[in-house]
Amino acid sequence: MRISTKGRYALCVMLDLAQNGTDGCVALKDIAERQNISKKYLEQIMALLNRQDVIKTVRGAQGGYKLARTPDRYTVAEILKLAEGSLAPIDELDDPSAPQAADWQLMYVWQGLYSAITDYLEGITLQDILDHNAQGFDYII
Amino acid sequence: MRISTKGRYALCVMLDLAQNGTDGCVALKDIAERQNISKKYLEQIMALLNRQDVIKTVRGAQGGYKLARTPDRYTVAEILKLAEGSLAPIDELDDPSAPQAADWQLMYVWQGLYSAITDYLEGITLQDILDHNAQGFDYII
DNA sequence: TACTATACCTACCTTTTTACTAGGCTTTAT
DNA sequence: ATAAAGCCTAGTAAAAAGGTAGGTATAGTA
Repeated sequence: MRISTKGRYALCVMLDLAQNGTDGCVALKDIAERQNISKKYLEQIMALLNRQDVIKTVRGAQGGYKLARTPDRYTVAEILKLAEGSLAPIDELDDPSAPQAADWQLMYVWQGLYSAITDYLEGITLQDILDHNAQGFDYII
Repeated sequence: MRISTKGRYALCVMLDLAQNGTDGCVALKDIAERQNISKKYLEQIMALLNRQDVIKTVRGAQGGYKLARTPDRYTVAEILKLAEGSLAPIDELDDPSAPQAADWQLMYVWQGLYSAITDYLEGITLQDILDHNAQGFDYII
């Protein structure tokens, strides 16, 4: 039940764009350095996000990325789903054509879990995260 | 964010024991056939469950497994956590000693997600699943 | 007592996924 | 013209997933 690093990085990048891209665009190099993530790996994640309409790019020197919408119009669910491919806890919820005997009696549990996850993640926008962090809560664990 | 087959099988086995182990014990061979799961693989999962106090075994001929408690005293969360090792969506929630820069600002999202997942799964017992299926709801998707 | 059915244990193995790295091509501001 | 950016495709090492194989230990039954 782990979120992959791809999903975590995607969300992290989007948040970085929300914070640092208010005027103009942000170079991937800077994001990679700020967040301590491999730039080359990030490139692939950007390509993923780019294929949908979530970010805009500016090519050439002084180019970079920026958000396609305001931060309040992205949910965490949308971004994670894009990066991860799916948020469903079991295959059958995405691909009903391949039922497994072992899951038969448990489908309602999996469906409920799926709802619990998506309901929560759809309830949080990038703006919510910005606001939350602005309030000075430190989540040092 | 997928539940592994190990987790799905573990829950499935526990449910099978709840249904078929009311009098005496249940042989793994029968469970494997009923649920269409490799018996050899199930052996390993039973060993996992056995190390905690969740099932009892009867060795020798006519032996098998039975639940250690009544079905209403198992939550889905407990079983899945045992099989999967953890239900946390990111490593840091289990191992706070290895913080990643990229997750810093997102910890509250991950903690909330973790809570959403465990709250849901702790709210469902094996008995709840039995009752639900007894009501004749078919979850054919 | 022998036989058989069961659980238990350890090792190995194949495939898939993850998380990158490498290197070149394209675009554009200066 | 040059340099700084993004774009694209391929390769790859390590880990995890999902098993298989084969033997040992235990106990009920004939």
